[in-house]
Amino acid sequence: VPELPEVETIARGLQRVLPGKRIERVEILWHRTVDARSLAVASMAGDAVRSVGRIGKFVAMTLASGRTLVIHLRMTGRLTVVDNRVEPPYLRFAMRFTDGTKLAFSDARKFGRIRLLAGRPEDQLGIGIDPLSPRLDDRVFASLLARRTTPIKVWLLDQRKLAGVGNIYACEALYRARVRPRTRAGRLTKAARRRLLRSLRAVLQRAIARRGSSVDDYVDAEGLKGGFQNLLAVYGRAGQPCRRCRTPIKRIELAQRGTFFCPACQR
DNA sequence: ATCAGCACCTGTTGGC
DNA sequence: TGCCAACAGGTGCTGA
Repeated sequence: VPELPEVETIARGLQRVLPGKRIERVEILWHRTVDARSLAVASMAGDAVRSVGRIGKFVAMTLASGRTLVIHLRMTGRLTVVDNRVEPPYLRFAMRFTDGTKLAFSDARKFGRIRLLAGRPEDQLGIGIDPLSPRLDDRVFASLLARRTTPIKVWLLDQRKLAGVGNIYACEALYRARVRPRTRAGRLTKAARRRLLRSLRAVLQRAIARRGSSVDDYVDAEGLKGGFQNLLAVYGRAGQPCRRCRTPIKRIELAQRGTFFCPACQR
């Protein structure tokens, strides 16, 4: 159930153990887990892992051949490195290595997708700029928001605009910036827009430092829970007092997603 | 452009 | 205790 900080944590964990491993073969346990647009994943046999990183909410594994395997965990996807003989629950896809280990993709709800790409994945995934990218300055942020009439909370979740923000961190960033989730994206004042960009980065960076949020059962590539769930100010706290002013946190629905905010602090 | 509604799936939780 | 509906951190599609 990962957003940017959780995917970053998983990718870093995999980067520590996977580079150099040679792929023996892959196993598909749930057919639809492999995206219909993917190159044949069986062709990865004999290839090797060069590096692992993150693109938006995708884990991106670059292979020695130059191809990239991108993995989206959606709601319940998990990536772990285990002994070949281990079969984790809800296993949908596995990549066996010649050293006796395998990368296991488990996914209870079967929403997750993997896709093997040739060429630059950034050009093929259809996603926007990374919120942590230095290229995203206030000027660029302003131009992306200009004239948009969508509520800012909904806008933040649109991966074609920003890549990586999900429901938790959208709520948290808006709280920190003291901006109402329903505010039209193009109508933020200059000051509010500045605060939002800074808040977004601060929240994401702090969450990465804590290895993500385990609201329910998220674990990283090493099976460890994150620690940021204890620092959430509004997400999942409906009815509980605002940490700043004690006003009860409100829950509304925007674009069919639970949205949490403090009606007093966020104007 | 944008939104609601639904589809994809299964597990957990809260109310009765 | 048991059943059922509501809900879940995501995204993509359709039709309005």
